[in-house]
Amino acid sequence: METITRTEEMLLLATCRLGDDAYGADIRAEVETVTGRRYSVGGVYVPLDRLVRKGLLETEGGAPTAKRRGRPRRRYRVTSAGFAALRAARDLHEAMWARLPELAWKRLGLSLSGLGFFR
Amino acid sequence: METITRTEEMLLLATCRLGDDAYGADIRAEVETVTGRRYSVGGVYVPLDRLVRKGLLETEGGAPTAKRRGRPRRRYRVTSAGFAALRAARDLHEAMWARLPELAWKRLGLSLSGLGFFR
DNA sequence: CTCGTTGCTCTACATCGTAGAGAAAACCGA
DNA sequence: TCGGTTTTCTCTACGATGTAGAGCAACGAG
Repeated sequence: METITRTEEMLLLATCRLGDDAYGADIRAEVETVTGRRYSVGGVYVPLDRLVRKGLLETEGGAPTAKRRGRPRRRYRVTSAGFAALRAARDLHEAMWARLPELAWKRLGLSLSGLGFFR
Repeated sequence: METITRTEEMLLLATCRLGDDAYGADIRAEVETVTGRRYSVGGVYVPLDRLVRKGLLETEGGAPTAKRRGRPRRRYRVTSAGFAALRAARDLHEAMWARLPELAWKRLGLSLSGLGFFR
């Protein structure tokens, strides 16, 4: 399986977290909260669409349920392939960091227990 | 600070881990080991050069010390800015994953202790 | 029916990832 | 000395991803 990028990982996680309320605008707000950075509209929807095309997300058109103004929202959901990709990204992350010698952890201002020994 | 990409993170970590033996060829071998994937020559040196230009790595030309065949090696070393970037990437990773609801962890086949609570 | 509101689609461009051809620099052997 | 061999790096090209915002579509309020 091909590794997802950091942006893709973040969007998948945001979608995952929002559950049934994973609309584009909310996903955007979520990644802005997590990162503390501003995201343009395109900076969210373009990668989201790519994730859909790759089969890591699925989406359904605007639901007519809510009584609210504005254009109907588009809902996103993580597919099982998406979960697998997330799992793979996490495993890679841990594999990378686990190889670091103790000395380097001090340079990073982190203690060894950040390694994930307790999983 | 701008977030580094996953490739950059991996190269910084590999350089970090190799310490005084962080030559391009060895870095390439290291990332191939960690990821289990093949990396072309350019797939390593191009990002490495970009990291140098950004000031996250520093490099020194081939040392004339070793008695061995072949072109002299180029040594790389993580700068303090590089360590800071690594730290930031790690913090972002943890922030992203910490927001995940418990239900999602089951879908991922991971237990909650993977969160890094014990840091 | 028109207006404000909300959220999305679309396009363009910058940056990053990926690939391998081929040159540079060293030692070896004759 | 001098080509052959080995090792590592430089360079270029192109595809994939990130980033930005203009502008439109769909809705409810009045």
